Amino acid sequence: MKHVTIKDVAKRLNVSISSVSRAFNDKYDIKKETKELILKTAEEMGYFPNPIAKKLSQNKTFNIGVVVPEFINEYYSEIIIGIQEVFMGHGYQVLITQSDENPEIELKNVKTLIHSMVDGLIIAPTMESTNMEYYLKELNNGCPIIFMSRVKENLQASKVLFNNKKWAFFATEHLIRQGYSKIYYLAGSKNLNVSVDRIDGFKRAMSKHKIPKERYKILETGLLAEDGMQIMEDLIYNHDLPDAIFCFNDRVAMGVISILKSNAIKVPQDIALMGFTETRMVNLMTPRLSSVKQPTFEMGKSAAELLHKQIHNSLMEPQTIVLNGELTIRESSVRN
Amino acid sequence: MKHVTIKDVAKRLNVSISSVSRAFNDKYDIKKETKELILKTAEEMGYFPNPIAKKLSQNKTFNIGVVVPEFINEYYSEIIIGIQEVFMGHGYQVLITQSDENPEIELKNVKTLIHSMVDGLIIAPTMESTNMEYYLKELNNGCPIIFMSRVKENLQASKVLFNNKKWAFFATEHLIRQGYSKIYYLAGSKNLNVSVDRIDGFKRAMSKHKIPKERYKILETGLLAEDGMQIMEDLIYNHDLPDAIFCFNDRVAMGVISILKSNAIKVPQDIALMGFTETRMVNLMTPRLSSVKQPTFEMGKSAAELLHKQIHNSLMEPQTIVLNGELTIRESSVRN
DNA sequence: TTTGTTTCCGAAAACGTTTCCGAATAATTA
DNA sequence: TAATTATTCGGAAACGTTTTCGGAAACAAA
Repeated sequence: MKHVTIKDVAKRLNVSISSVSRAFNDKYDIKKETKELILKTAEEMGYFPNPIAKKLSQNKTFNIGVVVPEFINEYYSEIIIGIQEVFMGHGYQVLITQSDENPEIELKNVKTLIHSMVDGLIIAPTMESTNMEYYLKELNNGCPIIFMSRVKENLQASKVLFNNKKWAFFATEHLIRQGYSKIYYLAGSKNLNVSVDRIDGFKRAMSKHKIPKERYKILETGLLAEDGMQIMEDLIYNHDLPDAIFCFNDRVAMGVISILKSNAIKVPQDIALMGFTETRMVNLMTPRLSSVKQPTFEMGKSAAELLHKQIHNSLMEPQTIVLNGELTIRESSVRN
Repeated sequence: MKHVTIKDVAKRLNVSISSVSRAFNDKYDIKKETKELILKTAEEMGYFPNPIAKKLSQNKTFNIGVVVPEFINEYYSEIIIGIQEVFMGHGYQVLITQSDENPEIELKNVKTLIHSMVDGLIIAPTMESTNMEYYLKELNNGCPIIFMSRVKENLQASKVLFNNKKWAFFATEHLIRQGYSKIYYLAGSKNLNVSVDRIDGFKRAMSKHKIPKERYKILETGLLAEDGMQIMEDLIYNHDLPDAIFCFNDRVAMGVISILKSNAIKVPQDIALMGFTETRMVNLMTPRLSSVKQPTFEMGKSAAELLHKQIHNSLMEPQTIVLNGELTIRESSVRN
C-alpha cells in the first residue's frame, strides 16, 4: 500500500512539487485555476500531505501533551475533553498520558512527551514534588507549559487554578448558616496543596463565625470512597460524631454516607453532609448530596487557550487564571 | 532553543553521522568502544534522535490510534489504560480520541488518525453504523484495525469481545434461582448489538427455566441513570412492578434504585436488582449491587497485543478474542 | 606474499515536505 | 517603446534521520 506523494501529483500534472505544496498551503503566489486543478486531481488521486514530512520541514509537531494523575474519575476526563475541544479546532493532536498518582511515572511521561517534540504541555502534577524543578527547567528551555489544578499560586509559570479557599469557605459557611456548628472536615491528603487551600477556607469560615476550636476537627483522609468509609467507621466506633461532615470530595462523601446508612444514622437529620468536586453521582444518592461544582470543561478550555497563545507568542509572560465554582445545595445539608 | 542534532555529535567526535546513528540503533557493525564514546558524548551534549525524522525515514510513526465512544465512565478509561500499558512498553504513543457517542465525530476521528499516519487503530464503534464500510476499506488498504466491544461476532476483522450472551444468561439465571420469576429487563438501546446479545441471554435463561412470556418484559431504555429513573417512575405510575429487575448497566440500576427508595420500595425484599458492566459504585450503594464484572483491563491489553502482532505480521488472518466476566452476587439480588 | 574474511566506518541516497531564490511571463507605468 | 512591477512558477536546499553500498583496515589462512 504505497502512499501517494506530492511528487506523484506533480508528475501527473506536469507542475513542480512546490506548486502542489503551494496549492495545499493557501499560498498567495499561485494562480487560482492551477490551485484548483491541483487540489482536484490530488483529491482524485487520494493524496494528502504527509504530516510527518510536514512536521520535519516546519520544525513543529502540532502535538500537545497532557499529563494528568488519572482519568478514571470524571474530573480529569472532563478537563481533557475541554482541552481537546480547543486544540482539535486548531488542528493539533492531543497526546494524553496518566501518571496513576505516581510522581515517577509522571516524570517519565513528561520526558516521553518532550522527546516526542510536543509543541507544548499541560501538566496537572500529582503533588508538589521535586519534579517541579525539572518542569520549570524545561519551561525555560523554551517548551511552553501550563500547570493545572494542583499547583501553588505563587509558582512562576502560567497556570489554571480553581479557587479552593473561597469555595471551601462558602461550603462551610453554608453548613454553619444551616445551624450546624460541630463540623468535621475530612481533608484529603495534606500533601496536596488543594487540600491545604480547602482547609484554609474551612478555618476561615470557622473563625469568621466565631466557632471555637473544640467544636471542629480536621481529619486527614485519602481521596477514595474507601477512605471515607474507614474514617467514618472509626468515628462511630469512638462515639465521636459531629453535626455535619464536609468531605474533600464526593467519593469520600459517598463512602461516609454508606457507613452512616448501615448504622442507621440519618442524613441530614442526624448528620449533615457536604461534598466537593461535584460528580454526576450527587443526584443518585439518597439523600441527594450538596456539593461544590468545579468548572472542569472551562478549566480544560482555559488551559488550552492559554497554551495556544503561549505557543504563538513565546515571549508572553506567565499568566494565572483562577476560576470560580458553584455551590449547589441539595437535601444532604438542609435542616428540615 | 536549537536542538542538538546528529550532525553536531558527529562533528564533535570527527565521525560520520552514520556511526552516530548506528550507535543509537544497536547495530552490529560498529566497534564497541566507539559506540560507547558516541553515546557518552551524545548524553553530555543533550542529544536524542529526533523522532519526527526517524519516523519519516522509517516510514513508521510508532503511533497507534484509539477511538472510543466516551471516557467519562470507568469502562473505556480502564480499557484505555490496558492498551497504553502494552503499547508504551513497546515504545509506541497512544493517541486517544472520543466520539461522544456520535458516528460523525467517530468517522472524523478515524480519518484524522489515519491522516496522521498511525501504524494501527483500535476502534470501539458507537453503534453498528454505515461507518463500518469505511473502516473495513481502510483495513483492506493495509491499516491494521482491531474492533472492540460493540461489534458483531461475524464481522470479518480482528476483534475483542465480551461474551454478553453468556453473562446475561448467568445473571438472569441467578435471579431465577433466587426464586424471582417476574423479571423485567431494562435493555439499553436496541441499536447496540451488545444490547441485542444480552437480550438473547436473558431470553435463553427464561426459556431454559420455562418461564412463560407473560411473566417477563424487555423494556428499551437508554444508558444513563436518568433513563433508569424515568422508566422506573413509569412502572410505578402504572402499578406494573416485577419481582426483580435486570439492568443494562450499573448506571441504569443506580437510577432505578434511587426511584425505588423514594417510593419506599425495598431492595431486595420487594424488588431484586441486578446490574451489568460493574463499576466501582456497586459497593457504595445500599444495598450493594450485584453485577457482572467485565475484564476491562484485559480487553484493552488483548486488543493491544493483537494489534501489535498484526502490525508486525501484516498477513496474519483475522482473529476473534472473546473474554469472560465474573458474576458477583451482593445484597441487591439475594432472597433473605 | 597473496588471497580471502571480517570488522568497522564514511559517502550518499532516501523519506516527503516547505521555503528561499531566482527567472519567466504578464501587466502596468513612464 | 522601454522600463518597471506583479504574478506565477520551477529548481534546489533544508529539515534530521536511517540505510544501502562500497571501501579501507585488520586479521587469518594459504
